[in-house]
Amino acid sequence: MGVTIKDIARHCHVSTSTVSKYINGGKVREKNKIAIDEAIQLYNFKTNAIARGLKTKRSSLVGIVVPTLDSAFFGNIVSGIEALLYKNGFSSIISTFIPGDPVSENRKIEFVLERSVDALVLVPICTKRLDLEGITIPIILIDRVIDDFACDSVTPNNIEIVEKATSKIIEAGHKRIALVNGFDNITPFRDRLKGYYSAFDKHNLPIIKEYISFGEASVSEAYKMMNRLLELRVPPTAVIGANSSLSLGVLLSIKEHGLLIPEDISFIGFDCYDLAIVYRPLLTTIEQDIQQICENVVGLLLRRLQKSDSSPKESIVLKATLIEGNSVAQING
Amino acid sequence: MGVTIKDIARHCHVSTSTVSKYINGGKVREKNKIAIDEAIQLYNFKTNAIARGLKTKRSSLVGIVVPTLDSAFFGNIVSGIEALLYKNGFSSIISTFIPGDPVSENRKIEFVLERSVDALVLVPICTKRLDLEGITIPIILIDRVIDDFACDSVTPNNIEIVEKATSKIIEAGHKRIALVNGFDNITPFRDRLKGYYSAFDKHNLPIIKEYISFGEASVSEAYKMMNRLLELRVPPTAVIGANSSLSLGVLLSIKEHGLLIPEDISFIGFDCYDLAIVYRPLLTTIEQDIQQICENVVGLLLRRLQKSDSSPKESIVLKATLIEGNSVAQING
DNA sequence: CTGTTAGCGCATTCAA
DNA sequence: TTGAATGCGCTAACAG
Repeated sequence: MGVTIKDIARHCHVSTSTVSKYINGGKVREKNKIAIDEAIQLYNFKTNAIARGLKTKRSSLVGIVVPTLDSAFFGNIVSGIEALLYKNGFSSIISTFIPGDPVSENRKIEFVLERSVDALVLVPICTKRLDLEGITIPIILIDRVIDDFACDSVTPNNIEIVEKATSKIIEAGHKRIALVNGFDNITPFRDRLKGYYSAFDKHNLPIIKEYISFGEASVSEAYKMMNRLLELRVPPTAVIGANSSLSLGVLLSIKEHGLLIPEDISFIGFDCYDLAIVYRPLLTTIEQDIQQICENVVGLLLRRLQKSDSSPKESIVLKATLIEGNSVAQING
Repeated sequence: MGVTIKDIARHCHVSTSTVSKYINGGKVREKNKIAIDEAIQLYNFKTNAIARGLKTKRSSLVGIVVPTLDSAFFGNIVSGIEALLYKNGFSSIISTFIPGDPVSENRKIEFVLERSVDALVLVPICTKRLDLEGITIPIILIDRVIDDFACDSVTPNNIEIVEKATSKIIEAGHKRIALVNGFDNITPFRDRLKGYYSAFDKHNLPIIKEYISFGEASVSEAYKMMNRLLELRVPPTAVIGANSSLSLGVLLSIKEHGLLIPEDISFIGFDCYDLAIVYRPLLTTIEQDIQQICENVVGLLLRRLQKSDSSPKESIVLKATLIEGNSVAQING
């Protein structure tokens, strides 16, 4: 704390600009180079990122705004992105918000922006086009996009993968398949619904709307949704949880009702790998490759940060995987 | 981007210091107040936290350095702390490191420090006293302390709660109780081991060292440790996982061996609530109150940040809870 | 209550 | 290559 380039300049009998230049990789006379290195060690000098930022207008800070980190999914995303950014000299400012509260979400984005971050990584929930319109730094959206707003994004192939999962259940003989979904004004849930529809279409099976449930993507809401589904006069024989929290809530409800998977009800989850592998039986789930997501996000980010890059916005779609467990049973009729 | 107090000062025909004062809550003539507010709206002015930090020597940034966020436990901690800090005007810089790699851990701490953070929240793994000695900003340790280093900390009552859990298993008739533990040079694992010992002592039961396993606190290592334990000539009849990752690894191994809980083996976990409540059967686990941890950490932090506070270091010990499930069976002999 | 002045630590002209 | 001078945007003294 407190030792500046001025101190080390004085110590070496050179000017601050020489020190500054050297620190930033400039060429300096060999003698000075040695002296400066020595002084830096001696005083334990660290460049003051704040002062540097003020001057250069670049903070080497990236804002990461996500819903609460209570699911391992976002936790892994954040730590993956942070690790990659670190390798490139960036620090990560993190900010979580209350899912479903647009005010909290916007405030958190503003708050991060005030820190002069160089870029913003965002998992939007309520964020609208208008909220982001005026922002001049690069923005990368993860997991979901915003309607009518051209923005870089990294998302999974929701439609395709959910169609595949649904088809798997249909082909096991199920007709009453529940989907415990988030609100379909959020793009991934809308797309997952589309995938579900599409599977029914392809198999010429009628959609039973009663089995499609929309709600906030939280454990507790999913729990309630699934309770309602199980208490229908003719309950479903299979269920898909549309993300990790929803999957967890569904499992809770199934458990509460004393039902067995897959004997009483078949199940496919989403982004719940940790749980899937220790559950009895092994759960069939849709999983995203988090490392791949992070690499794409940071790669895109770094490209955007090169001033020269003004190429059109990219929508990177990553393939999710259907991991086979034993939670889907064959049934007749 | 780019509008400064100078712009709004000019617009209002006042000096920048008047604007600055108003922004920081100072008293200003009513007329000016209105004009400034208006101009701020008009130009969409945001105070530049970087410039402010350069001047005030306070960045309103708190560094949070934790191992990877892949367990929901740390994720929840981080998001809890972030939320509380936000309410107090602080941003959170997060940094994760590779557990078990002292170099990575130290580098990450350095990296965060270079950002001129006002305080540091740390979950140390390899960090030694020497690494932290020269740091002048407040440091709060979570989950574990560092030998011979007086530092503020918030930890659970490890000895007591593990003694309670172990006693519960002993009183159910078990004698061969495994402990899948982290390395005992890390204080929580050392203390959890003490609690385990203590329970055996109190019940006048001999410790069987064979059943105590030490390793890195990761899922995969725990999996291997438990595999070895289960392949002993006389395997344990019960097992305690000493943290969330270890618990998960233990469960995986049990599953791989086709054993049933609690029929074949009894189990008590640690910090794995999400899993515990959906597992069949309900798992008995030791749980920390994360909200309480966060409140204590941030409370202590804010006190330390008040320049006047130079009171002695505090070691806050929070009570963990033993949550009763159905994973511990009564046995004879 | 307000404006003038000065400077935080650093990076960047430009002249030497 | 080097150094003197300048200013990033803001806050803190001080004098008015």
